[in-house]
This record gives sequence, structure tokens and C-alpha cells, in this order.
Amino acid sequence: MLKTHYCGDLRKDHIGQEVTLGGWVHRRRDHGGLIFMDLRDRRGIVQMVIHPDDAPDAHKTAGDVRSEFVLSVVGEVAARKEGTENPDMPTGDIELRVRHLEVLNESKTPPFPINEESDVEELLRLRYRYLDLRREGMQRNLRIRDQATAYIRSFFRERDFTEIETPMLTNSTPEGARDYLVPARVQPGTFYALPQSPQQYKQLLMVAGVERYFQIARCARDEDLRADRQPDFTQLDVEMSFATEEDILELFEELFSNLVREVRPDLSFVSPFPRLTYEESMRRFGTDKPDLRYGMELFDINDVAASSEFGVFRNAVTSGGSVEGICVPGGAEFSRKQIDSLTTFVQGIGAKGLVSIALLGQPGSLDEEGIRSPVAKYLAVDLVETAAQRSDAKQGDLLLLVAGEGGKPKLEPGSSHRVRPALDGLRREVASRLQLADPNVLHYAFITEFPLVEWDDEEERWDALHHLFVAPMEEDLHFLDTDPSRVRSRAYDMICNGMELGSGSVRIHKRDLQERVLRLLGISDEEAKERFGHILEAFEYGAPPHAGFAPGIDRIVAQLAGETDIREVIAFPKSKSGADPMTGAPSRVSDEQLSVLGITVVEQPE
RNA sequence: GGCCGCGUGGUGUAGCGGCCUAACACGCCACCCUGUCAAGGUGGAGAUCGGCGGUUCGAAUCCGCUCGCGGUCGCCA
Repeated sequence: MLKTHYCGDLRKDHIGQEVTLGGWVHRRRDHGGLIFMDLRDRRGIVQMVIHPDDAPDAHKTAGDVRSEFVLSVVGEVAARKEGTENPDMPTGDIELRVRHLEVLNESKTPPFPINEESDVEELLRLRYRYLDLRREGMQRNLRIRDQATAYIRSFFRERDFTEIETPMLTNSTPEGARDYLVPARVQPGTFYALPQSPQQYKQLLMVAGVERYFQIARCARDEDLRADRQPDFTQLDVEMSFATEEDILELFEELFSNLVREVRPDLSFVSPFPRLTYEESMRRFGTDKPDLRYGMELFDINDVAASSEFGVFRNAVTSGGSVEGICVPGGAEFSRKQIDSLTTFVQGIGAKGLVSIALLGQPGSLDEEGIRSPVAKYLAVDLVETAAQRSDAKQGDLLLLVAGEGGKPKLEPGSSHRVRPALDGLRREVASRLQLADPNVLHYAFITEFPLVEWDDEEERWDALHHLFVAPMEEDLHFLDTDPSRVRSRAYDMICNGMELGSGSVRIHKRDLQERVLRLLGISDEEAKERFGHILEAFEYGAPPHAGFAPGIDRIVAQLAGETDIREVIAFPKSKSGADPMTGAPSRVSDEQLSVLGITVVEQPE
């Protein structure tokens, strides 16, 4: 090695030792005579002093050194002069008296600062990712990710799980996300698909008698990107035979509790993890992934709205829709402008409008003076009192109500189907404006009893909410043929701070039930045989009951690192258009490459 | 694909019809400086304002198109 110690490791104990360090110039302070330089490596930063009298050659070289030069230095670790210690640095008690200095490599001035955590445009960071990753915050995130995955592996291995790799080149699946396709050269005209998840393989491993499987698996889905979605991502894939949902939830509660203690002991979490049914979560929060760190739960006033003078409310309820709202603590002091911007906000997510009611008076004894609302003259005091009571509102709070008409398509603005999503969005927006969410809390929770299927308006058929292999709840089986929307599944999600971390389920392990579900989803027996013949067949050879779970590693680590964007914990992520600005991927390939594969590119006309 | 926001020296921002011959901070370059640690001092270089077109006597500023980036809805078994 070209170095004997790491810069960041040097302490008082090393005083008197001669060491050789290698690292990058973090900062340079040239006093004309004396030169100070901070040298940085993966473990931290140490101050070097280059004295013109002690080391004239080194001093001469140091004069031409600039930020990010790679240096090799030899010197003695020394106590800093009395009064010049730096308590803000772990190495602040000591410094390196440089005797010999060699420039191992020069550096151009970097396109953005590496020695400070300033905001830099995303694109530029990705273009020079190798420099971005050199920055302290990203180094920390890379290490948090490593700690998390290392812990996860040890956790499962201790519990007798076997880590098994599954193929990257697999078959396209008709349902779900769009596949990334890979042409198969040896059989021209045919394609592999990159795995959206190892779902089928892990179930087949259960049939194979593995009983306890896990994998930190790379997956790919060709869908539009988001702050929490990359086209290629990593999931912790787990499957267990002879397990019920209870076994899985307990296992993961333990895993996540330990993970926080291991990686971020300074963060707190709520224990035991709350469990909400899908129905309850939708009713109380309007979403299946609520942020539980703050209140502002939804309430409805359908009963009193039905007879309201206010046409918007009355029509909503009589048409079969609903009027629901949230209560913003202290929101009565929101300005007109703030409320207008909330209105614009909900309109952007499918609400027709927003009714705001500021409670200037004391709920319980409200009068017209105590209510301030753009539609105050249409609102009976009784209605406001009811709303205030249901939301446990206090004087000075702000009620925000959204109405939705029944009988409209799901996605149409003003539809009753948009009410809860709109309130969910509003709840998040308000919480973010008022900073209601404690950044030091990881509020994990499980959502259970999801519907098995939902009606797809466009395709006019039932669609699996999770995937094709989720087992229906035994007690709801009789609805399978009569009213599929009422069948609850044995699926569960894990959520944290308003983000879905992963989902899982007890699987179907019998051929006849799997075939019934496939039929319900409009997959013909013929198609089923072609697509899923192998798994249906496997179920006939003693498939054990099994259940599994698959949380996203990128999201888990992002939260552990205190980041809201998973790109902050992925070494080489892609931009929103799926491109890698550093390598230029995706790119065109040569005609030769295409012709070997028997592929012709059709230019897209405008 | 729809909607919203952003795009000004190397970086981050300001400017939002004539005061812009484009400002500020950091960075960069030169010189001075032997105890600093976001070192300090003096001086300097550096952007025609993402691109194209238009409105106007006049555009970084207004309009249209386009590209890029981000957010969001659709989408994400």
C-alpha cells in the first residue's frame, strides 16, 4: 500500500509516529510562508502543515498544489500548538508535520465543489457522478447502504434462510409493468425479459423444498421514473414455506427494528408496528400508504351534507358521492393566498374545488361570526359544528372539505373516486408546509387485507391489485364468482412515512384455485397454460403453502439515510428520462449488432 | 402521454420591457501574507442570459415552438 494510515483515523495516540498518507486535497490555506492543507480520504480529513524551514522541497511543491490533487505525504503526527486545536474536527487535536510531499496526480478544477455540501443541479451531479460520490454526504450514503445490506444478509442467514440467485434473463410476463426486453441471438426473433421481480422463481424454490429463501435481487421495470422509482432497482426478495402472514409480518418487524438500531440508532420508530387494514387506511387517510407521523385524519359529513343548502355538497351526496375533509391545526391564520394555492393544488390532483372553513370561534358554540369561509352564506352552522366535532377541531383550526360526485369515472375531476386521493395529497401538502412530520422518526406500519382485484375501467376487466399469485382470504372465497370486488386477499404492504416500502402475500399453492383466479382475471385456460404452465404444473407436485415479501432496498436505505430521493442512495442512478448522463446510456448500436439479432429499427415519425 | 415548475459566468442565486456595457456570493488566476482551519488582504479573468422564431424603437425580461432537468397524474402484476 502507498499509505500506512487513513487521514481520518489519526488521533492523539499517533503523536510521534511517522506516517505515510494518501488522499485528495480538500482545502489549502497558503500563508505565504506556512501552508496548511487538509487531506481527505475515505475515513475523513486531517490537517497538514508544511513548514518552509522543515521541508523546503515539500513547501515548494505545495505551492502549486490545488484542490482535488492526489498526494502522497510523509510526515510526523504532532500535537497541535496550544490554542490551535479544532474541536469541530475528529482529528482536530493533531496535525501532520509534512516532511516529504509528492503529487501522485493533478486535478482540473472540479465542475462543482467537492469540499462542501452545496446544492448542485441534478444533471451535473449525474454527469460527473464519480466526483459527486466523492462528496462527504454521498460517501456516507454509500456506506449506510452497505451496512444495511450487510445486516440484512446476516439477519436472514442467522435464521437459516438460503440466499439464491435467479436469472437476469427470463421470460416476459403479460401482466404488470412493461418489460425490458433483451433479444436472444441464438434464437432470432425471440426475446428474454429482465425480471420485474423473481416472483415465479421464488415460488418454484418453495416447491423445490428450499423452505427459506432470500435474495438481494436486481429488478427492472420499464415505467416512467419518479423520486422513488428507478427503471433498475434492488429489492429484498424473501419467501418462506409453511408460513402465514403473521410469521412474515413478525419476521419483518424484527428485521426493520434491528436495522434501524444497527444503522441509525439515533432515529426512533414506533413499536410495535401498527397494522391497519386497507379499508381502515383508506377511510382514515385516503391512501394505502399514509404518513402516520401526524394526524389530520379524514372525516366525512355525508349525512349533514345531504340536506345542505350548499348545492355542491348536496349534489355530491345525493348522486352517491361524498363530502370529506381534514382539519388543519392552527390553519385559520392561513392567508387568502395560501388557501388559494391549496385550492390550485387539489385541483391538480382531481378535486373540483376546495371548501375552506376557518374556525374563528370555539367549536361547540359557533355562530356566524365564528366561521370564515368563501361559501359561509350557504353553510349552516350545524354543518360546520358537525364537521368540527368529527375532526376534533379547535378554535383557530381550518377545515378543508372536498366533495365528489358519484357515478363518474374514476379519473374524472370531481368524481367521488378522487375525494380521498385529493385529501391524501392535501394532507401531505399541508403537513409539509407546516413541517408536521418529525424527520427523526421512522413510522413503519403494515397494511393488510387488500382487495384481491379491482375493476379496470379502460380494459373492462378485473385486474389483480398485487399480482396473480396472491391467495384470496378463505372466508371471502364465495365472492370470487359473485362479487369479486369484495374478495379480500392475503396480501400486505409495509409502509413508512408515507412511502410504500414493499409488499407481499400468502401465495396460492394449489392449481385449481390458481386457475380460478386466472380465469377471473380474464386469462384464458389456453393462455394460462402457455404463460404459467410451469408454475401450475409445479403446484401439482406437492407445493407447500408459502408466503413471502419483497421490500425495496433503495427506498429502505433512502429512509435510513434521511433522503427523500432514492437516487441519493444509488451509486449510478438514471435521470428522469431514464438516461445516464455520464455514460450516455441508452444509446444507438451499430447496424452489425442489430443485424446479428435480426432487428430493424423503425424511426419514429413525428 | 397530460399538467405544473425551472433553465442567467465554473457553482449557487439576483435581475423579470429601456437604469444590464448583466449584479452578488463561492470558486478560479496573479501578487502579498509563518498558525490557519468556510484563513485574510489587493487586483484580475470569466456569462449575450438552454436553443429557435416572434412581438417591440428596444427583450435575460413578453409570446410561441423546441430541448433539457425536476415534480405530479396516468403508468408502476
